Amino acid sequence: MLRDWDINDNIVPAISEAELNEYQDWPDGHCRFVYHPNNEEAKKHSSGWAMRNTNNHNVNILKKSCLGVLVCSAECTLPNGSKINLRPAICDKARRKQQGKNCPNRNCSGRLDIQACRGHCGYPVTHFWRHTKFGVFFQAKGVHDHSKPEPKNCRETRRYLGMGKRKSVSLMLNRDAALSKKLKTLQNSNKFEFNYNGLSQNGQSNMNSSYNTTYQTSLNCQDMTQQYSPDFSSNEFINAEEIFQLDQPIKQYTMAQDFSKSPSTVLDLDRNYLVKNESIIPYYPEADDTMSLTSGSSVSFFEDGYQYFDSNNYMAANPYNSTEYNNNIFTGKQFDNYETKFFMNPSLEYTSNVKSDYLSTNDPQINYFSEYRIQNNLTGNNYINNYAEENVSFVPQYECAF
DNA sequence: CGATGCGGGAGCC
DNA sequence: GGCTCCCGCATCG
Ligand SMILES: [Zn+2]
Ligand SMILES: [Zn+2]
Repeated sequence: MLRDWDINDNIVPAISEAELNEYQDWPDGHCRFVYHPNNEEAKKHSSGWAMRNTNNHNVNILKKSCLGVLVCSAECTLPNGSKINLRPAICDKARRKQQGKNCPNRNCSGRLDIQACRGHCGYPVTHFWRHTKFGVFFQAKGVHDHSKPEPKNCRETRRYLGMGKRKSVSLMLNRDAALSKKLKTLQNSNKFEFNYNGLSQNGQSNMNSSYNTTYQTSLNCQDMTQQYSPDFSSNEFINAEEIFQLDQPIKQYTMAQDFSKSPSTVLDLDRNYLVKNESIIPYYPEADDTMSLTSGSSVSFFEDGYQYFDSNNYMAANPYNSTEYNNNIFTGKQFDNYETKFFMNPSLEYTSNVKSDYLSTNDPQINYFSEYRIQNNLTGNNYINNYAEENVSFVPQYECAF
């Protein structure tokens, strides 16, 4: 039996080990718990609900308020009968970027919209956290009046890799003739530079500051195959040029403008390959773009019915979609699991889980691996701050055979 | 890049 | 004073 206490008491009671509660992912309603002082979730003050820090001017008690859930403005229903309920970003800027995006349901033309939480007398539900040597005290006030957002997941790897924004280089070949020319140069020389002077823009943002920015981007490609695949022994080696080939098989893929499906993993059934594109190109702001300079649009191949599912990237990025694909609602295929380790960067290792419908007990084998170094320099003044910006991305691209 | 925590400050009752 | 919300800053992964 829990002793009586309130988070605002001058002294909260001592709690014995036996009185500690199991960590609760989705506390709802007015409730209190005391978690073990070593519980990782409790120490991080995390919750299934999207809670953001709010200033209560009390250093001893951390207060958080609910951000609600991202829903579709058209209130569409997915093929599996569920509704769109994405997780609002905690960061204000990132959340503003989410709003108005296309609904991730490819059959829907709606936009993403924040459904605010008014579960506590018209205000968002609040969580309070307080640490003592006996435990982590938690108290919630209010009943959420909205559905649960997607749970947070391990985006750390993707963020670290700078994969939050990307376009597939292969896809770019389809839609941007100018860039594809540049990339064709790449396959011959393995190194080149190009300027985006043609994309420099003058404009007036609605932040009432003029900007004039030029972009200069360099792109270097280094074949890392030997380095990353010491057991390289495939008899079906596909070289880099084939990935950039314009006429086939890339042409069969269509583009989905969908930020939530950014990593692209494509099965080419004809060639029996899994082609995984993790390429990023820098983002060039439009004249009417009032968002961050470094925000980016993303595209995906997930439109052709031959999708593969990569849990390390795709599911982690969007559990809702991964469930959709995992249940084979669109593909009707039975997936097997493979687990393969890739070195994405000399300083970083992560495991990529691949599901395929091939009945193979072998791990996918790396046929080709290259790493792109994309350097983007902005000079002049942009419309947010007057500063020059330089950023560098390392982008892996690899291909597997089963 | 975004998640998270901190704290000053404005506005409201 | 108490509370909410907004904003910028710093840290971390
Ligand atoms: Zn929709
Ligand atoms: Zn809520």
